[in-house]
Amino acid sequence: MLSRLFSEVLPDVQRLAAEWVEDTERDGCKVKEEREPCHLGEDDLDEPQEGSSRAESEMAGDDDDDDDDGEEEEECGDENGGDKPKKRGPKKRKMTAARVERSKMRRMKANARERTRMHDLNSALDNLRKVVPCYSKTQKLSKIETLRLAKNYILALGEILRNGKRPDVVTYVQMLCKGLSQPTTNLVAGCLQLNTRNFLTEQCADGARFHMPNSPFSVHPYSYRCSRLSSPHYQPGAGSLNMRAHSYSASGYESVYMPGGTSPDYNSPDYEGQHSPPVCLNGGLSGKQHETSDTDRSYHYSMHYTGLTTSRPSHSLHFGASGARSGGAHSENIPPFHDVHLHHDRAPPYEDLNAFFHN
DNA sequence: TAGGCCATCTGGTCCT
DNA sequence: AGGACCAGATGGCCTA
Repeated sequence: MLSRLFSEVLPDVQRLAAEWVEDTERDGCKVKEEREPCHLGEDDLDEPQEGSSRAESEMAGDDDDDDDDGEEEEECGDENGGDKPKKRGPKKRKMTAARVERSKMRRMKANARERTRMHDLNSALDNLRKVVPCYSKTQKLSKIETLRLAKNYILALGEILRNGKRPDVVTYVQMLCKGLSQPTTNLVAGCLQLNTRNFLTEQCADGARFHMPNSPFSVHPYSYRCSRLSSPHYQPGAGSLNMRAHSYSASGYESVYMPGGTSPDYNSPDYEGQHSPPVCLNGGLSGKQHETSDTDRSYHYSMHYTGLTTSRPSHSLHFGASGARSGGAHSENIPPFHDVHLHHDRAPPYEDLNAFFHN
């Protein structure tokens, strides 16, 4: 079983990884090319930020110049008499105008390089955001949260491969959310269609770090607003993870990114979900990113449960008989996830994970 | 207003 | 010598 899993999954994983690396490198180069001409404007050169004032004053003591003027003077080291020991090290030289100019130029070049380096780093982080669960262009994870989530994601996938069986959703979310902030935990849990309250209850049962009494989650699972994860479209009352439509049926449910109420065209060239490896199932992270309107944005983390069979069988999730809920659409007023109770004997809603084991 | 996050500048250190 | 990398400092922006 395990060997079969590896033989079937690993090539795909390797291919995805190779593609991703390729994309990353290409994107990085592209970003570089686009940025190069403008990343150090004349204004930047002539008017360094206030932060550089400190350096300017320090630069007066710059002694690494191979100046040709040969001016070497002791810097007021001995003028205090004998009460201070002589300074060791290279003697400071007077800063001529030419030296100052050259020093400034060096510093500006270094600053430009550093800016470029940080921009590249940020581009790489953006690429990383696209491949971890819960990607959104409008509600970006912070850098540190992106790294933490990526680490947990890798560990979780490794665990899955090692065990050769899929974990229950609670375990999976716990793995993903280890060490994450509460807002990010909310986000990930929401992405995985997990009832956060349920999740946190289990965590507490496990002696985890969350405290249920008076926890904001127990009342408003998604009421916490993070400055970076929030947006003008965030609606605490309705939940940031707007459940635009809920319906359950014995046949299962599915997660559908549905701007305008339609399913995504996964075969469309515009579909950007290919950046994300499996397991990401919310529309925002694996579905097409529509950001042309407020309405569209509100769907980034929306879920759609329906008993209808999707045109993409691999994206449909099937409850066992024990997980069947009688049908009937829920109104939009229902708080998010309050009616979703995932238990260990139910199939976790990360359909791509299922795909691993349904081959 | 405090706190979180970020971009940028900067000097030091290491490497090629 | 010059570039890459790093960490500290600083100020801006945003949100609770």
